[in-house]
This record gives sequence, C-alpha cells and structure tokens, in this order.
Amino acid sequence: MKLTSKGRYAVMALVDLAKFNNINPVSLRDISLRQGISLDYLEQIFAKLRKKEIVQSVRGTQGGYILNKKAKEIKLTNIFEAVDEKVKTVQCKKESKKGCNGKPVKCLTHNLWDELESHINNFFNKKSLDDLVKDNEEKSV
Amino acid sequence: MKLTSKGRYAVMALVDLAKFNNINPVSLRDISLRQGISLDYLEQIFAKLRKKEIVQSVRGTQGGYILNKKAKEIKLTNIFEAVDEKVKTVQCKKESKKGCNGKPVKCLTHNLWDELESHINNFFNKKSLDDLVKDNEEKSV
DNA sequence: AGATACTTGACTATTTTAGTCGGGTTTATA
DNA sequence: TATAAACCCGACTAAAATAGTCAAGTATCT
Repeated sequence: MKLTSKGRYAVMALVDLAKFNNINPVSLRDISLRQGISLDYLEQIFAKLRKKEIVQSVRGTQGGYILNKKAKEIKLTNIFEAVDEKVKTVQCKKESKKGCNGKPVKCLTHNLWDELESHINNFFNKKSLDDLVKDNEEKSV
Repeated sequence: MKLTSKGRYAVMALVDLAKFNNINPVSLRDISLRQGISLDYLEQIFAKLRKKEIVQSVRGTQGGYILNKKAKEIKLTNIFEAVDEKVKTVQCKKESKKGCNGKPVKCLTHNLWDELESHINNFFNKKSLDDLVKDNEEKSV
C-alpha cells in the first residue's frame, strides 16, 4: 500500500506554491528547482490541478500559478482527487451494491476495507494546505 | 493509493480459515473455492504466513492449515507484514535521518507522510482477526 | 499404491508508474 | 516587434510492480 509520487509531488508543489504565493505567480520552474521535481512532470500535475480549479494559471513571461482558493479551504482530499490519487481498498465494484466478484453476498472483508477507506479519507479531509504551511513555519522557527 | 490483492487475499483467506478452524485443518483448495482466489497464488501467500508463524501447516491427505495463534492475537499489521504489504508514504530513506532526496533538510511534507503512515498503521494495529470474524457473524445473524 | 495436500522456485503477461519528448500558444518587456 | 519566459497539450516509453501461472516435487492419510 503506497502513495504514488504524483500525489506526493502535487502536495509538495502546492505547499511550496502556498509559501511563495504573495503577489506574484510562482513559476513551475522555480518549484521544480526548489523541490527537485521534473518540470515536465510538474506541468502534467498542474494541468490537473487547474482543471479542478485548485490553482489558476498566468501565462506569459513572469507568469506562473497562483492558488485559486484560500489555503485553508484546500483539503488534501481535493488535491488527491485532482491528480487521480484515489484511495482504493476494494476491488469489488460499487455499482453492484450488494455482492462482490459476481457473488450474491458481500465478501467476508468488505466492511473492513470500507472502514479503512473512510479512516484514510478522514485524515485527508481534516488536513488543509494551510495546516501544512503552518506546520512548516513552526519547524523552521 | 491502493491495497494490493496480495494483502487483501491474505486477510480474506485468514478470516475464512478462522471461521472454519475448529478441529480440522482447512485446505487451501477449500479456501480457493469459497473465496475465489487462485490456488497457486494462495500457496504463495500461505508460504509467507507460515514463515511468520501466523499459520501452521499439516501435510498429507486431510491436511491444510490451522492458525498458529489465537485469532485475537493476530492483528492486521502482522498479516500485512507477513505478505510484504508495507504502508509506504515516503520515498526518502530512513537511514539519512535528517534530509530527504539528498538535501540537508527534510522535505516540506515529510512530517505529513509520517503522520499518515502512523494513522494507517494505527488502524491495522487495532483490528484483530477475531474482530473480523465477529463482525462477520453479526452480519449473518 | 494412490490421492490429497503442502512446498518450492522459476517464469511471464499485464498494468501502472514515472516520467520524457516535441511541438505548440501567450504575454511581458527590452 | 522580437525574444524569451512561461504555460499548454498529447503522444510516447522504460522500468517496476502486480498478479498470477506452471512444473516438479515431498509428505501423509487411507
């Protein structure tokens, strides 16, 4: 069970962005250099973040990205959703309501995985980008 | 972020085993049929569970596997560990104590991932095989 | 002896991940 | 108005992980 780097990078990049998000947009190039993430990969990630209206882009020289909402209002859940980092514990399709794997009954452990999923999502729902930035400032004080 | 089927199968199989674990050993063939998991794959999984002394094997006809501990004492953590289903949120190596990715400082989100890891592991530590079997019995009553 | 079941190790197809690459378009500024 | 910095977009791909399969055993009950 692991977090993919797409999700990890997205969060890292957004924390970076939030820290430097004063008046001027922040360029991906800067984030790339500071965080050590490939520029091309960052572009893919930000395309998704933009589609989900988490960031806004500013084109042209001196352009870059800015947050589209307050850092407090951006939860980890939103970020992960945007980059398709879903929490997936069960294989069984949701549609079939009852029953897993073609069987008429839920598999023995179905409830467990549902519970686990909620447990994790719960964590992601509580944490906002703002929390992360603050944690970070404290650390460096 | 997803659970692999090795981990999922291991837990499913053990719940099945725990349910039928009265006097006689339970054969993988039965588990395979009941849970719809490939026999060959189950064998791989049980080899690992045996090495970690979670189950005991009984060879020969009428053989199979039995739990090596009380269901109450087998936590999900133990099961996942046995089948190499680790919870991995960070890339950064543990050895280097301070610093991630060769840099002298921890990455912006290091604490976050550590926290997430604990959060998940906490869940796994609380749940025992016995809990799962009981949940299941309640459901079918 | 034969059937059932565990044991072991090698092999492999498929999928996912983590990018790269090559071409754009937009816009500030010199 | 030329140029460079930045975003924008889609296709491609190497490597790793996953989810198995397959083959050839060994042990033990009946």
